[in-house]
Amino acid sequence: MTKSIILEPKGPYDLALSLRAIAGFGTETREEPDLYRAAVRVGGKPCLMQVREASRKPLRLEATFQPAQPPAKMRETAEWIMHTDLDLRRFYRLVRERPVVGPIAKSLYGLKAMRTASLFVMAVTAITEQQISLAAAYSIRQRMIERYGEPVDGLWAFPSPEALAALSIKDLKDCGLSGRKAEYIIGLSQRIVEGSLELDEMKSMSDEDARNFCMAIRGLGPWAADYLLIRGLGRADVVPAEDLGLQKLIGFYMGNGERMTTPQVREAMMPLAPYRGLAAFYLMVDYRLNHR
DNA sequence: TACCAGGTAAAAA
DNA sequence: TTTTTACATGGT
Repeated sequence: MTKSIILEPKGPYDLALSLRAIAGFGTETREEPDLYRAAVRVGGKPCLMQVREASRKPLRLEATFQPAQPPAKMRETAEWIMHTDLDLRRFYRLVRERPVVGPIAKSLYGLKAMRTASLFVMAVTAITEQQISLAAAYSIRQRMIERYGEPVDGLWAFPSPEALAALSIKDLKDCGLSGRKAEYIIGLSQRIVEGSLELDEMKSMSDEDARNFCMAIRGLGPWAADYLLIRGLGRADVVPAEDLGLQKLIGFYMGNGERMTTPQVREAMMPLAPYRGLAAFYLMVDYRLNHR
């Protein structure tokens, strides 16, 4: 069985830039200058996915899976993660004449955000990141991953819903989570395992419906819903306006430098519809690369 | 040492 | 119905 497939992304896509932009973000991924490596699950089984540029003009990406998976599964997984269906040209046309975002979009030409392999990963990640600093959340999550995930060639496949559903509150508290968050994560995992919740249903929903779907899940509020929509689903128009980091970011680029309120963020991003979330991502990357 | 950090659900008023 | 509270670790 062949273990590689070729992807043909729509429009511009600078893989090296996109890797640089997210360097140091996650644990299930590792970034080298020209190679994206991620521990993903295909059909529940952990495997290593590696993506590199196969050709320019026309741009083609090669995705390799170890162990090899059915071609249709490899394609579906890689296209989802790499966001090949997103055509940046329409976004660039929209922001070309706009102050701040226009020049930044031009300087980051070809930048895309990778998605997480599964919405479950993103949902659990969002729960861990509630209220406490990203650094604290990272170390808590890392303990959880190394205890209950699976090693994949130097990376860690995120714990499966089955693995987390079987844990006790104490198991997760011992990783550093609050009792409340432990309940959220175990409850979410159990619903997925027993089949009463299918997060992938959101893939075919409107932004609004998907947001409501999220918020109906115990442990996911408005912030987590928006966070999951933009980062997990890759919805280009979604802005987590409740997000502390984003409030500071938008205040820096489009305000007086002070942190904005939630309504202020919403208002400031309004002209960038239907690419508000993508625009915010470009600002975040510009900040990470040029102002830190 | 405090205090804040990319929130949320449940209790109390 | 609206307001207040408890919560975990890491950085400064």
